[in-house]
Amino acid sequence: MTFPVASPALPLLKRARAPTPDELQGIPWLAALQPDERERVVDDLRVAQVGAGELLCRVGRPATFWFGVIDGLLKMSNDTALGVPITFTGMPPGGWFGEGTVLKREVYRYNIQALRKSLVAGLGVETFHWLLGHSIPFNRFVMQQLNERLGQFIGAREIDRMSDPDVRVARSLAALFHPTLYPGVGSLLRITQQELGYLVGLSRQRVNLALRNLQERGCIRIEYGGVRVLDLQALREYLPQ
DNA sequence: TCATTAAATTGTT
DNA sequence: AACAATTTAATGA
Repeated sequence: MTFPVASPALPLLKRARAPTPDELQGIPWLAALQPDERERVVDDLRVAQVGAGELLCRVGRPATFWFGVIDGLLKMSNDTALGVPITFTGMPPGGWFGEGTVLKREVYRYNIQALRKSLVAGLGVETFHWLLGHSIPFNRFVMQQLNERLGQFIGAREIDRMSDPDVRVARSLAALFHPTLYPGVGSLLRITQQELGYLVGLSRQRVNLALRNLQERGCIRIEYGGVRVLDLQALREYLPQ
């Protein structure tokens, strides 16, 4: 399948609604807030569904939201406005992103595209800044987030340079199972082999082979429409035989 | 709730 | 890229 054509950038406001209690439950940093802070945030939070191929934010657009993935899978591509240098990162449930640009009230530096139909939450820039000024735990969360993601991007560049497909799949998967960055993933990541191939830059067939190799080694278990991690450490350190 | 059908995903060549 | 096999989702009685 060819990837769906991107629709022109998206107003997340459209078709947005208030988050359900269940969805709030899955937002990791909410629990760290004081009741009054929490109230204001919940009031401002909006969730919206984005279709496969839709762009959430585009390089150069002014940052208006801090985004989080409730459900689904996004692709974050870090290409310069001029073009080539690319790194891809998957954005599974539980991931929040855009803080770097929202912090400085700049423009987005990434393209964020939905790999499949996804549920996304957005917190307005103003509220984001208000929180930074009021909650120390929130500041900690954001700092840790920035730090971890930096590590992710450095790792992603290394993955790009590696030639062995099995290793690339293993490392990319390990990154998606990052417990701090993507707490919503748990031990079962909902991702099709097609989507994984699109992220890693391999054909679906090759991904299928790689996954079965990884399963053979006891790192993962292949499930319909997803992958379950059995041994995250082994996945990180996977080497071809 | 169950049976049937369509759609999505996987396994294989 | 194509095809068959398998699994899930949707439909309607």
